[in-house]
Amino acid sequence: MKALSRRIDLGARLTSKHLIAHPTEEPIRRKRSTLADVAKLAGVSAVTVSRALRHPRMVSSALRARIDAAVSELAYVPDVAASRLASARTHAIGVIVSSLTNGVFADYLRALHDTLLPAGFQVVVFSSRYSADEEEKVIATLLGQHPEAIIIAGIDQTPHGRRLLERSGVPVIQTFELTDDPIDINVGLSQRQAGYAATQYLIDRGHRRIGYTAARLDARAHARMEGYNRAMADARLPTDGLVATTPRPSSVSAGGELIGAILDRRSDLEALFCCDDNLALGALFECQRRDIAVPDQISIIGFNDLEFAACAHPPISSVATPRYEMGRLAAEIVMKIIEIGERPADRRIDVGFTISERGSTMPVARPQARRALSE
Amino acid sequence: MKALSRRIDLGARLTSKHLIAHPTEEPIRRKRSTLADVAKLAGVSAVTVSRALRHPRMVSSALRARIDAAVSELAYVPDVAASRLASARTHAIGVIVSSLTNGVFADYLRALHDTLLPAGFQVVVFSSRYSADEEEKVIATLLGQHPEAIIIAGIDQTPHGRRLLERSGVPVIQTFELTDDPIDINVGLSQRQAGYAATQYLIDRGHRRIGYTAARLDARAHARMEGYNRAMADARLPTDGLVATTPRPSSVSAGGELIGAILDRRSDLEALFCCDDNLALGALFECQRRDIAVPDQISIIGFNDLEFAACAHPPISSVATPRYEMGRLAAEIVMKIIEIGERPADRRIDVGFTISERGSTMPVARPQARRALSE
DNA sequence: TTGAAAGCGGTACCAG
DNA sequence: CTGGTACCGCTTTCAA
Repeated sequence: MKALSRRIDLGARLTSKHLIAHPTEEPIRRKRSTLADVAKLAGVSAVTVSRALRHPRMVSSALRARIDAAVSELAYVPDVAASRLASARTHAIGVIVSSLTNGVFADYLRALHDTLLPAGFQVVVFSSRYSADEEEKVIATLLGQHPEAIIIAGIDQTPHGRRLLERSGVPVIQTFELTDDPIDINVGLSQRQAGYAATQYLIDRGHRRIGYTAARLDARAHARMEGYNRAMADARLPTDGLVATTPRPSSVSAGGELIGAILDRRSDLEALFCCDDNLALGALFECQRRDIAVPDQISIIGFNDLEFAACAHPPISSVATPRYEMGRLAAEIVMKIIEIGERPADRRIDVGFTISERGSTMPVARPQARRALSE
Repeated sequence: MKALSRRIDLGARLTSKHLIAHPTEEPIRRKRSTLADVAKLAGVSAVTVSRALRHPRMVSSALRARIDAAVSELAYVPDVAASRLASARTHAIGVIVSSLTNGVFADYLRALHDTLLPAGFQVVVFSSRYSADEEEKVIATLLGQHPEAIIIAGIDQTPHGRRLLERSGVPVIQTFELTDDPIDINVGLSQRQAGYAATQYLIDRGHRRIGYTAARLDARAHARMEGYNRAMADARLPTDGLVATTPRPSSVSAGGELIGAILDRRSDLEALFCCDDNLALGALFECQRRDIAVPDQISIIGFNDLEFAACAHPPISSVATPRYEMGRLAAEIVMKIIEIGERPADRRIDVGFTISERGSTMPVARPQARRALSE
């Protein structure tokens, strides 16, 4: 994997001198202006300023102009803490994801922002960084901010985390996975079924020696692997030496290493199901490096159908999950509950998945009969 | 770009019935427990509970045990709003980035979390979603939360946004780019110089017909393009028909389309500088699709040196920016200022950049003499 | 070691 | 339409 790579240093380099201490002359820290300051400057009472800001139409335009000028003059920004305390409303929707930077959450977060921001809600995003421990802390932190609802990725919170959420008194939407026992409302898909379907798809294409690679075995990756194991068992196919996993986070390079590990044991590998598209891309590159033709010698299918899958060469087949839809749906449910008090008919909503079939599993040479896909 | 792709529907599909309204039976909304509730249950005063939570050693272990039990029993979570109001400390560091999901911010955000969380700070991340307007709003939202410092990506805030930051009274670190006129402290690198260096590097390798592609021309992309234009002009090389940009967000598919657009005009393209690695990857795939050998026919260099660049086939050369370092440095500066009142000697810190030279610009066949690289 | 009282900066509820 | 007055939940004095 360590490709020939030379580094050329350019520009200024970081040196320790940058951190030479230098006592602050004066902790000037001009106190932030408050409602009272604005009121004084505008020559009105604090209440009036508050109203001018929240319900502008309840204040005469003359005063409103003076107040706006004062606000601008002082660069006044209302203190949410005080506001929250006085009004009991925060307009904040808490969002917890496993990672801020995994491409899987990109569309989902975009959907949440797209849907909630225009409605006047604030989206407060936290990352559990794939750690149950950190998730628990983050839940507590988030609750301390009194969000009006919580949208959390995954169904496997710690018992304590779950209790905090249950007792929070606000709507909680668990997403991405499906569970029989949701905290409150559940919008997701069966990762296990999806893993099963991907494997079955490869089996249906006539493959027998099908491998599986996964990185950082979080609950969802585990579920997909269960699906793989189940599909292989149902088809009475052995999996010896065909599975490679790593506790490291998923990455393109890991994808190359994992398929490499399998190939070193099983040079007769026919097809590979990768737990996510980064691994699939890495696997594709590794095959190119080893001069193994994809899909003619090895078929590859990924998971999530990230943007790059469709434009790789060959394009990579993948299990597509409706992440934007899922986010939008979660956001809409939340808003309905908060604003109208209406809850969805079902506490558990299956958003399903599809398989995007592309060149990495479709040899041009030998088109094959297809069967219906189902578990 | 539209590769052959067939979709296979599986699993439950989303239908409108999921959103059938269903009035809430009882807005139970059990009121959240407060410090007073805990105090009552533990049979002590509120102050004591507060102390037991903040400074456990100031409270007898007997009471502490009773209080902990009550806290747990009630699933009590302190209200940060009240806490902030009473204590004037939030332990929150505000972070604004252009996008939560662009890989460029991954290492940077990780560094911020890695450095700030262990020190007891809370990292509050907002995204401006590449919009000056939204950035301005987000700055106001963030200030309302009274962060103890602000770390913001980019140097091109709106005048009003800038004023808000200046008046906030807290340390502000602008990152990623370098400016002569920082709001407070600036930790970054010259994107223009980096763009110049990447272009110069290609020129030094003997290329003349060098193209440039960029998506979503934010300020940083612009700066890189300036660098490209300048380097080409300095070398007296024409750029007609060699530049392709799109206002769409960057993506792998855009990378393919952009190089395609250039190739359609200039089939004699020799080398390509891509504004980021996604574009570079897309360009590489497009070349493979068109049976153009990289680097023998076309050299490609990307920007940022994201993880996948090194493991592509061939590995993609890229301008490496020290994003983790930059994040760590910004976080350390912030903590020093907040906790010791020490400010860095320089208000402007250049973290530099390097060029990771790899296979996509190094034909095995014709190694070349190299010159020192500099603007 | 524990408790009582006084706000922090807004907003809701009344009165004027 | 405008202003006075509680009070949100917690922490920081200061006393006991």
